Amino acid sequence: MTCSYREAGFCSALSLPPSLDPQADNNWQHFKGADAGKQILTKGSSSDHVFVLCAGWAFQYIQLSDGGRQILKFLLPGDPFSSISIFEEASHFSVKALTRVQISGFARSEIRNRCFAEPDAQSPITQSIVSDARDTTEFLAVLGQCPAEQRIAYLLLHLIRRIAARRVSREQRYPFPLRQQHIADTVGLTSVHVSRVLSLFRDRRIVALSEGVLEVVDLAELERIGSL
Amino acid sequence: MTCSYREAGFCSALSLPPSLDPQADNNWQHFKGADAGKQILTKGSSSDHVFVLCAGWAFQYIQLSDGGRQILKFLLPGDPFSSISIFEEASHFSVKALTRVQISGFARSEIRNRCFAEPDAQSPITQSIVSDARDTTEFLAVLGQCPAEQRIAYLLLHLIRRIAARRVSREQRYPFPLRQQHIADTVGLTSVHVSRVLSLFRDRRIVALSEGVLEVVDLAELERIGSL
DNA sequence: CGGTTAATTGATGTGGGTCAAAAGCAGTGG
DNA sequence: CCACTGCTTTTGACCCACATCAATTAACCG
Repeated sequence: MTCSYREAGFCSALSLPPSLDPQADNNWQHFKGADAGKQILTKGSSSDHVFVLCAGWAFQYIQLSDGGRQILKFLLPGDPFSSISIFEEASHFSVKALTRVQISGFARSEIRNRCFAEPDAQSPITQSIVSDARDTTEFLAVLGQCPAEQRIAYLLLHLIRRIAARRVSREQRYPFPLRQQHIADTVGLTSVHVSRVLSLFRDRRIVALSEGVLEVVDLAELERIGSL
Repeated sequence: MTCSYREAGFCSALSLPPSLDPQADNNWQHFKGADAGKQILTKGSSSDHVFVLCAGWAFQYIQLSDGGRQILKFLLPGDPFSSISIFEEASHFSVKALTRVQISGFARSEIRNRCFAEPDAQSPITQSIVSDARDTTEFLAVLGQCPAEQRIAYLLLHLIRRIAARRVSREQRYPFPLRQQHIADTVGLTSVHVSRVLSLFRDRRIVALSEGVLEVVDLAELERIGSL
């Protein structure tokens, strides 16, 4: 079993073993797999463990009472479910698997000890908290102020950069397991309208999205559309 | 000079003197005032100080290149400009005064020492970071998924609760220095539409907003409209 | 008193939602 | 190999929540 991304992630930053072997379970570290579409974490549930995605894609979301849902963030291999989960027992969002995933869990107390052995402002956890906050507030501005094309372009750029940070892309082609419904629930549109905008992008030779692959044809134009 | 709110805020939580006396300036702590409408902090600017609002109202925002702006959060007396500013030198948003304000600044190094003398997960800063993250993600869901009435009701409820936590309200009347344009820039609508919705709320005897005072007539109904 | 800024109101326009049908595209199993 | 099923995407027709534009009123203020 391999975990092609783990070098770049949260585990290596903390010198934690990636724990991809189910036999490696012990009292402060354990391991789990889950199929695509399965809910992995439920909003409000408490755990004394902090989770890290080791393989596959997942997403944080909030379920609304009227049936809608807001996707908050997509998790890539190496990402902790949430950087602030180090501080809070109860999660303030749910998590669902987008593809088949592998998850590691670490006892929160253990992680906290490793993090705060020497309180360094430049620690990977601190960095992660800061960049999460930046991303979230910036995305707030996108949802509050930008029209459909810009929202979608922004999301694509954001994901492209995160994927590219982990894996070298060949010819601007990126693995992209999202359905249009996921894009819609992220940027606050309907899947019907997402389909229309993506068709436009394809016609205008900006990006082409199909079969789980995102192909960027005109990056400059995408950036022109998707920047704040 | 009085600072009626300060007992509830960030300073007292850290046992910091509120520094309301301009003469009290020294090398790790200083003090400033600013008039309503004045920009207090600029996105991207760096400082080795952490700022706390001592009196008055202010707001965090992001300025868009197309002229729009997204208001991220309203700051009430006792609020730090941002809880994560403890970790980052450069601010990722701007801050503007809504009323005449009083601001204290503390050397970041000093604050950090006091915070992490004993790394306690229940420290006020930790709490503040966690609740900020919760608020922001919840508001993301509101912007992404909710129609105008719900957005505005949600914002009003959110502010009411925060005001009430600091000051006892008389007959459901709250100080409320926002212009309709501020509401609009927060919830992603135009001020014209905000005016229409507020008129509806007034007609339906839910809330009445005028002359800097927010009067809640039917809290139950407001909560029915403004909850997720 | 004119000048400025904020709120209101009306008329009209439009971006994106809703509804529904069709088409593509796996699997799956006969 | 082909029908059958379920899921996703596409497309078209129509609708509506909210934006835009513009005029009016109100409040404030030097």
